[in-house]
Amino acid sequence: MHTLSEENYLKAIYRLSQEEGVKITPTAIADSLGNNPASVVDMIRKLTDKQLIAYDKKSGVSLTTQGRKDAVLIVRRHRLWEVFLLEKLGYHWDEIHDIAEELEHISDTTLADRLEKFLGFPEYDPHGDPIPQANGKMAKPYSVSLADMQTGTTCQVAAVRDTSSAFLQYLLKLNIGIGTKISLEEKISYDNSLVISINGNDNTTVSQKFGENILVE
Amino acid sequence: MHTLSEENYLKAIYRLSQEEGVKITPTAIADSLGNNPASVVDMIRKLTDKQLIAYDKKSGVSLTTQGRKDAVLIVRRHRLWEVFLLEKLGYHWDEIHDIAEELEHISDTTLADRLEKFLGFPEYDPHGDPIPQANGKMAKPYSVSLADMQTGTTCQVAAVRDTSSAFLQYLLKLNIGIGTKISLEEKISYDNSLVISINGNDNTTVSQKFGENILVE
DNA sequence: AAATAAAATTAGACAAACCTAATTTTATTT
DNA sequence: AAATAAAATTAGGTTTGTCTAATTTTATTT
Ligand SMILES: [Mn+2]
Ligand SMILES: [Mn+2]
Ligand SMILES: [Mn+2]
Ligand SMILES: [Mn+2]
Repeated sequence: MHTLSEENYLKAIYRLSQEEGVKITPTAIADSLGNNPASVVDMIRKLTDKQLIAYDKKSGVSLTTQGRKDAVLIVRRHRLWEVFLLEKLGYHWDEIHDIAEELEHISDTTLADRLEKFLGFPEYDPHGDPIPQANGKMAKPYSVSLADMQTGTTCQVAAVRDTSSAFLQYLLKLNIGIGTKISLEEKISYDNSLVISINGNDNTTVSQKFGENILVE
Repeated sequence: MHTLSEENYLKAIYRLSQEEGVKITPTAIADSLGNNPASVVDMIRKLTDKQLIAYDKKSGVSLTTQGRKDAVLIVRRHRLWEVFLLEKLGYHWDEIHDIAEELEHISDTTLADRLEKFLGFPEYDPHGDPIPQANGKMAKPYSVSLADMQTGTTCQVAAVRDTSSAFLQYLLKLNIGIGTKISLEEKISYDNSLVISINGNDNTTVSQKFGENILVE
């Protein structure tokens, strides 16, 4: 169907399209993939020819109906494989992303559907991201971050925005995972650091960046 | 570690090296991969530089210790994934080879070991080929074919030599799978066709080629 | 041993996906 | 509005892995 690179571009463009009010420019795509903008311009041409994206200098890059469909399927495969790796093979949540990054490109037509059934039709992946269904629909992604909460309230971790190993390993160390209860005790007004209590234990202080990368419900 | 192409060449060379008394020439490799001999000569140079193979005009291509090790790991992954696809995802045995052909290249260090454990340390893949263990050792491959049997004897299907969909689907139609009991009723001396009884049912006639591609015990 | 056929190799080309460096276009300051 | 900065694009290259066509080497016939 598509090459590995085409698929990675489609996925990157899809991800950027999920961020509200962001114009998808060659530089944005280049940053997101770690490529040179000149290379991105080449691929924009190729994907435009294949009618998977449209490029308008004013509004930037957008996915066509077909392009979005293909991108969502790749995301679906990625997240299903992540569930498999964590639940069936016993990996930790900081180890699965890179492997799923390869597995997502296996292109057999019924594989995702069979895997989904085998896994019991999970709605969310191990990072709390919703898994697109075969029809393209998916649960609403979580959007309220720990940093958005009011002091004195308690919430549950629903998802992580940053899926880098560095962040996920830090969370493992702090004993924070999906479902963990966090109480926001205090916001330090100087730098917006957050004083939190994890599962009712002693207080810990975390940075604003940290708080923005944890999504809660 | 290696590129997709390098891995496919290593695997092809390994497979040829399993066939007794066959000199591994550029044309043999080209035939086995569906490539042009000129391309093979390029890759022989590359793999020789990487010290994965040795090429001697007299004796042909051979794997170095490292090359064999790498090839066996790819075969290990291929066969483990085939077991997964059949046993966990419900594919039939004629559908799994091509998917495993892609999955075998996923290169995470612990993936094969975890998969093996998850599958309960299977010794043979769904086609009856032995699965190399983590230490490189594996059960002896089956080698006696149905065509080698004496008239009047009964045996059990242990493996198939040909894993093409055409052959496997024919076997599905005849209700022959691993473990099926076959009695050899008669050998037609004219063309070596075989008259067999499958699981004690009415006689069926199959070709010599057919009989040579079924391994029994 | 010549002649012929087959296999191996070299030479040169091409597509994919990247790059750097130079240039052009667009946006932001002053 | 100029000047400056940033972004986008073009031009030209590189690597990988493939190909075809031509040539050389090796093997098989006669
Ligand atoms: Mn990917
Ligand atoms: Mn994820
Ligand atoms: Mn392969
Ligand atoms: Mn097999």
